[in-house]
Amino acid sequence: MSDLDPFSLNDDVVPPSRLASGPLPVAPDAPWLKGLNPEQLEAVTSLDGPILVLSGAGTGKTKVLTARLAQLLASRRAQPWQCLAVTFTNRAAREMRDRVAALVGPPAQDLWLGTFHSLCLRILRRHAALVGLGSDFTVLDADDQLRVLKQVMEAERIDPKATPPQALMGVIQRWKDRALTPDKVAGESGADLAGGRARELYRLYQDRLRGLNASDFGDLLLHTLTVFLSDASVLDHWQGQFRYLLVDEYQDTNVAQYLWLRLLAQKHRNICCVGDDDQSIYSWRGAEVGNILRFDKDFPGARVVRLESNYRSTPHILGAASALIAHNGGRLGKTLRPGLSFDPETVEKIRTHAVWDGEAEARLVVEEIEALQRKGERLASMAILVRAGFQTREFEERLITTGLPYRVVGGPRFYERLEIRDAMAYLRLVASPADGLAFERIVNTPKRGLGEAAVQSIHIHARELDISLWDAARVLSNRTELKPKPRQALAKFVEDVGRWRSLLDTMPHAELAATILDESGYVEMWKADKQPDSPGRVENLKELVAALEEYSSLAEFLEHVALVMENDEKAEADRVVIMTLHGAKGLEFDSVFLPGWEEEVFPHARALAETGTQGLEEERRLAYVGITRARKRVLVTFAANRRIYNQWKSQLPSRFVEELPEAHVERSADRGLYGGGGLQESRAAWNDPGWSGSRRGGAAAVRAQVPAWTAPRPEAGSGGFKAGDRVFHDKFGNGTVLASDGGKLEIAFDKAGTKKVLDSFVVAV
DNA sequence: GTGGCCGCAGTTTTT
DNA sequence: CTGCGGCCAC
Repeated sequence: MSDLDPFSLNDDVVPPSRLASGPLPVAPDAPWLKGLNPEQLEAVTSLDGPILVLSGAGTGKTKVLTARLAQLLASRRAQPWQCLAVTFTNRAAREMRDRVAALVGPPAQDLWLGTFHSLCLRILRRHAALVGLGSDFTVLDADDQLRVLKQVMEAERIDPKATPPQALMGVIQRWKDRALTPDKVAGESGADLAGGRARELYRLYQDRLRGLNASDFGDLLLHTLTVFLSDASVLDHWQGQFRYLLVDEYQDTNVAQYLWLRLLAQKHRNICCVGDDDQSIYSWRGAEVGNILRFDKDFPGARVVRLESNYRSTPHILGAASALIAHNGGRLGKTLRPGLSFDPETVEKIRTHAVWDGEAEARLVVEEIEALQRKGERLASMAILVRAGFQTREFEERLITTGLPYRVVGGPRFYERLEIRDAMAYLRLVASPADGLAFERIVNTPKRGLGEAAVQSIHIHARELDISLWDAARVLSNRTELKPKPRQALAKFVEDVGRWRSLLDTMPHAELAATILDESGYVEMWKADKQPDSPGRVENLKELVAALEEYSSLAEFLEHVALVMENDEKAEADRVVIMTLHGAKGLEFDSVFLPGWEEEVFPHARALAETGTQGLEEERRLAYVGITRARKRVLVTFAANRRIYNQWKSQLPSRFVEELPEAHVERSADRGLYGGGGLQESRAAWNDPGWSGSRRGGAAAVRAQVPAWTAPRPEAGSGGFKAGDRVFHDKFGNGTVLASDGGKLEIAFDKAGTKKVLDSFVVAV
């Protein structure tokens, strides 16, 4: 290989003198530079110094990221292992590595490329002692975290009703997101929990984790930061190693991640952050849009590149999305420009459509899907994007009755399922006897007569002798403290686990796992269970055993699973996709259906109630994300009535519907809704059997003559109803007002009983 | 120790 | 209305 071959990086280390003499030029016709627009090219080739790439939806972000890494490696500015590339999900990391490998080959394998958490884990393993952990510490998932916290709370006699463990856990996690160790927590929000003992409990929780030689996800970052800040030589080492940093989805970073990046970038100052403030939708889990907004303050003189050419969507989709997001304040400001050309004859405006209720909405959407399918569109090119998980139900039902295949993305992940977590606990206990959490989880699962009393005394012995629960169990099984029955059960359990452990080195690990699940009676337990989902669980356990075959050892498997808890979705058949708007970020579809655009559903009532304008703007960004997923067409729907927790509620259209600009939108409504307004129309609608009947015949959905929004919209609070007034409601008929609270009325309906409804949906009789 | 009943809450999610 | 968690009674 020639000395100039950029792909020989693996074989020869470039001597420092070489690096000092300047990077090698990269041929301008390198394959990854082909077809880039000027802004993309700038983002790819401006390798030195800080740079912020503001990359709007559909502007080729992934292409730029991978090309930049390829460019970096080819320029020989740094060895692969001197380049750090950070993503948020394992999926994104894998995709990036695959794409870089396709461009430059084997060197891609040596990049420090991964999620914040996986990279931190890798670093922290080397310095674990500095934070009081063994290098073999385990990473707890959410379930274990909560269990540990509950134990701490119980020991401290905190009333779990007054202070729900979940709430405290959330507060602790937000503290960790902000890099607050227990000693740094002061008057932070949430500190008043548990009678003001939240901080103390946080400290105890941390102590307990250390005692278990474990860390939670937040600790991976927090501990790494602590290491960096407490040992200058360690920090110096990593700062020196990482000459080039690349960060994806920068708008989603939290304070801890931000500090981590800033520390690591300090020496070489070659940091490239890619993100889009308009797609920041994770502030509720600690992400700080502020990180992206202040980039140029942290790195003075930073280059800023805007990617605004959109290669995904039609001009109407871009126009609608842009106008919507323009309602937000404090943006860095980007304008998406169509980068593709479209035939003005066939390009569709985005559509909004009002329906009577959720059922009609599902019917409409599924009819549209069928119509598209008849036109030759693939089901997999269509997505129904909902605000919250419960909204999927009505669409699933309709799709099932219609016989269209679909896939709901984002159910419980494989490794989070109960049966998988139990099975994992067995494996963990066999692999590492000291794993107390695993022990507790399965010591009496399946039931073997070891209840709380038995477990309690194991705990006590463990604490007194300062040994693990497992060792305590072994001791107790030979003594007389326990009653005969539990003692026998425990002896059997101890013997079983001991036997499995003895097989660790001889039996293939997948086979061993199968043996454990069989001999423990765990599989049998589910087989005997007559819940409808039990057979599925047995299937999952088989899958787990199969998954084990992919790894060279049990230990390797367990290590891997802690961080990479993913859905391994099966082969993609041609199915309609249903998922949440959050889940859809980063994906794209030809046709996107956006149902439930109603006040209180979307924007979600809680988002507004909890964080006001901020919450509203995040909801609006979510709407923006939803619209910009579409390549060709968007249908926004909203219902006048919706059953929520089995209570019928009158719904107002989402304010986002109105924020869509006329120029790019075509509005329609089922007959009588919003179209004509007024009492007569409403009554006619109520009596019209067409409501619940099929609207088949395609456009039999009678389009309102007037754009819906030119009709006077009933204004909340304008009714001026008072107790005793007689009113009429579309759905519930006549009734008497019992009470009035702002725009909300409590009404005793003659036939439908007492309901709370918005006054805009009743009229005086 | 286990099974049943009552009471309450009920977005978004990755690691 | 449903599901989960906690408490109480066998």
